[in-house]
Amino acid sequence: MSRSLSIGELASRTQCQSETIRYYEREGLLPSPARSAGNYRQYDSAQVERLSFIRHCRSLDMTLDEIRALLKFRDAPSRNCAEVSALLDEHVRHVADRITQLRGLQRQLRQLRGLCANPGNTDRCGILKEMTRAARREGHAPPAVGHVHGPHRRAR
Amino acid sequence: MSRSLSIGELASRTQCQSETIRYYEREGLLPSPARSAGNYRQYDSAQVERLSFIRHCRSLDMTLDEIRALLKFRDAPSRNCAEVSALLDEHVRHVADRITQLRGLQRQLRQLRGLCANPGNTDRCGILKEMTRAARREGHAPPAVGHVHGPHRRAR
DNA sequence: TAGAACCCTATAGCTACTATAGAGTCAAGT
DNA sequence: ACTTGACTCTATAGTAGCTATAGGGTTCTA
Repeated sequence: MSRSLSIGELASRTQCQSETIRYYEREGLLPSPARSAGNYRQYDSAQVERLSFIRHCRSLDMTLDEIRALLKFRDAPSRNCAEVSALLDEHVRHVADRITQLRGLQRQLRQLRGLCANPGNTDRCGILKEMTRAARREGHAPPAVGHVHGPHRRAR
Repeated sequence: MSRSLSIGELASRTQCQSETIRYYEREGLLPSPARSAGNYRQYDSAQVERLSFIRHCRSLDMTLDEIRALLKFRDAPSRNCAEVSALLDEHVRHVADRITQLRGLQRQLRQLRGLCANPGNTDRCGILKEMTRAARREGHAPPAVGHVHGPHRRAR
């Protein structure tokens, strides 16, 4: 019999914060664990594995909804796994779309950057000028179409 | 003298919603405009241009903070524009990082997908098996490092 | 028995919006 | 003059996936 783990121990074993674990519990990705006499959460090795699985999926940039779906398949081993493949296929497609989009962006940005080789006053700045001109030209598309995030995220 | 625009007219000219315009105003990207007798916002052509500029920046996936910075340069034409170039350089770097990251992801995902050619029961699913194994192996890195978003976004 | 280190819940914050509720305003038609 | 509909106003809550805080309780060690 292996001793049960506190939330902090589970956290350090899975490289994620206690807060995140409690969040996953609220979100239904992890079951509510047993509690100690002092109301502390007690985890076992099954939960270590489940959380590791979740974190691995997150490291593959899956959404919690996608992960929820995968967990359902894991929890019902007799179901047909074609849907697992389908889910993965779609995720691959999302990622591919995003790459395409970012490459286009990159091209535009580098072009824009090329307009300022010798920095002077902002009133003669080629970059600002061109952005203003481009803005006037366009009926600019919305920032990012569909199911795809921008390139910014704060550090953790 | 050109007639002033209502928020709805500004919205349709710039391809963005009235709500978004009010949001930009709250965020200090757009100045509080004049008001009519009935307390309606009244915009002029300078605001059309300013908002177009903002939307163009957003279509280049800049954050509102980055845009705020650019607007400050636009508003102070005598300042040196080296910082504009620097800002753009950093943005280009963010995008490049994100592309690299997504390519790695794509490789992993396709590999995983290859494990299920003939779908059967989930208890023999090569994908789920491998994800479980991989999760056990790793001290999985956090979902996305630094300043970078995942590939998912809901449609507008 | 004190203090440090952990745990608990509840709540607010982050980005860049979007969507609602509930009220007021305006122009056109009758 | 009055109604109808389209517009506008403010304020508030919701989205994803956490992170951070406040204000308490618990457990371990000295």
